[in-house]
Amino acid sequence: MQNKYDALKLDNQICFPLYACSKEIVRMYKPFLDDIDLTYTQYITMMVMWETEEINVKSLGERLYLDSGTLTPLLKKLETKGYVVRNRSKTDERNLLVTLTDKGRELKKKAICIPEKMAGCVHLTRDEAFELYRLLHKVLSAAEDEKNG
Amino acid sequence: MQNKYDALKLDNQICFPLYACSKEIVRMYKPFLDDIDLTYTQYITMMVMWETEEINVKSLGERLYLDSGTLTPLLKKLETKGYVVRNRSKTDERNLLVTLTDKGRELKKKAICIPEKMAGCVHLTRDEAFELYRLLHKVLSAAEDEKNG
DNA sequence: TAAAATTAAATTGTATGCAATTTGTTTTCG
DNA sequence: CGAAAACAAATTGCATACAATTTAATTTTA
Repeated sequence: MQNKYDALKLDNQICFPLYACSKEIVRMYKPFLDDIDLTYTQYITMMVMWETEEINVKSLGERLYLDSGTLTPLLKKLETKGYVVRNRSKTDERNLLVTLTDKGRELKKKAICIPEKMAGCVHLTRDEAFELYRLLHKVLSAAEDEKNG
Repeated sequence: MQNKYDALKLDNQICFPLYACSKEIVRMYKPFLDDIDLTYTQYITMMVMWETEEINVKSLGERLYLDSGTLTPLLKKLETKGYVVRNRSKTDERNLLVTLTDKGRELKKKAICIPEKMAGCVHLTRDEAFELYRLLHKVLSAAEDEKNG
């Protein structure tokens, strides 16, 4: 680098393209998600629900990197839409169990076309997508380690 | 993939690790940014200001992928902190010029240590960081193209 | 076993982030 | 020229995000 301040240039950061890319990807999803009346955060939440059928808020938060401050209102909205129900666990009332409904399962059929449409928007080769995936997960692992000690 | 719904699994998406990674990186910046009393968004804004000294809101927004709805209150905060001043352009009053102050320039000296500290948190090799950078910019270019037609 | 510690959600407060609309200014063009 | 179109910010409304605190339930431990 030419001088000691070059490190502070936006173009020399790795954080910034990550931040920008994440937002742009979410923006590209929007028209597809509008079709099924979900926001991006609601969509990734439903993806977990489609996989697990039932999960408590804490586990859901660990999966999505979100806390109860974000999830509580979001899950109430998904409940209002009829895609999940929220009930306290019988065995441990501290836990709130989020359960997929039939209507929520139905939504999966409408959502099935979205990953394909999005893949068409991100112009990476198969190898590039895989390498990007690997690198992002490596950074995520480092972040996890740093978080846990 | 085993069945047609596998594409809807969170682990098979490229968008999700991107979204999670972005948030985790911002989280890792927080302690360093707390030291100089900036949020992440304020930090990337100041990075542009340190580079350009003066810029209007529209150009700043194009650089940061943010719109006036986000930038207007943020710039007012940075002005309150004394790091920038906001004035309408004499030649075209539609434009609001954001200008770095001496105090804003001083802040750069305190911020100089941050990129190094962050590099230590993201455990990628030089080559991996470069490849990640390249792939993110490729996705950003695709997003730009899609946006502009 | 009862107080202390831990845990899980919910709540509160602050800061984005963005779509859509409004306001004020400038440019275009009939 | 002067109305219409284009443009730049600001504003409004809604949806995250997350830190910090509170509330309620469970587990630990003295």
